Amino acid sequence: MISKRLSELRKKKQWSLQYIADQLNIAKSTYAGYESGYRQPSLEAVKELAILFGTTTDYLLGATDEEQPTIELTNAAFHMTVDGETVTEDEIVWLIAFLRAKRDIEKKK
Amino acid sequence: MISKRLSELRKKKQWSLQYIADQLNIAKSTYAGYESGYRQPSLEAVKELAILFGTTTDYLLGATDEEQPTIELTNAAFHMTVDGETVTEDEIVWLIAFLRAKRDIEKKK
DNA sequence: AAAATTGTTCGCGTTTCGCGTACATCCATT
DNA sequence: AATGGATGTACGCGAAACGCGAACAATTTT
Repeated sequence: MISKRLSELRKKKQWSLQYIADQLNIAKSTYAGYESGYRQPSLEAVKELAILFGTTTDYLLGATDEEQPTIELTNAAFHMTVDGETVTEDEIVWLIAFLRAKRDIEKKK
Repeated sequence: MISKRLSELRKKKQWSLQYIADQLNIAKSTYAGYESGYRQPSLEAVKELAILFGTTTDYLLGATDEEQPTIELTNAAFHMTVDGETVTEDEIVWLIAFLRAKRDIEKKK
């Protein structure tokens, strides 16, 4: 299960095995083992991988099929950052306005 | 981390080591090892424990120590909607660009 | 075409797992 | 107080799985 998820996520991100191995400070072959199903990552590694991929351990382990719960931005009651800086409530309002406007333009094309 | 969480949860539920061991089909001493930190459960066991305790693997592993998960948008592998419509990956790129530009302007004021 | 990067597989040494066992502790019933 | 049963703790053993480096194939870059 986890091997499939890791493989999918990495391909989506177009990351190399080496890149991920470097991030976690493990050997390339070690991470490759995770994807092939030949090895199982430690609990600590699972945690780090979830963070690296921006997903949850529940998704990696197959406890859920959702990479992330679907969030309606207009109800945003969660914490989000861009470039490490918190996205403020004001900024969210701007983002929503911007997106609505952009979608409106696309529709008229 | 996980040992602490398991111990807390079990005590809160007032379950015995034996009971949990029976549920997972493992030896009492094996589960005891998880709580003492002497052993680490397999990924499969973590999944089952999360279900048994009615919690998430993220909680057991301490991936969600914080009340609300922080999500870095530029790393987004998660699902988001605005007005009920999925925010596409392309749109996220636009949103990030927009926000960066806006922040830049604010700084210069 | 050569060089570099990426992905796959395997053997080896080491770590750590799961189990059974032994023992201490706590409670309830007598 | 004494006894029996459930509970929690610790450890040794054999087996299983880990992480690494190395070797090689496949792909991409120069």
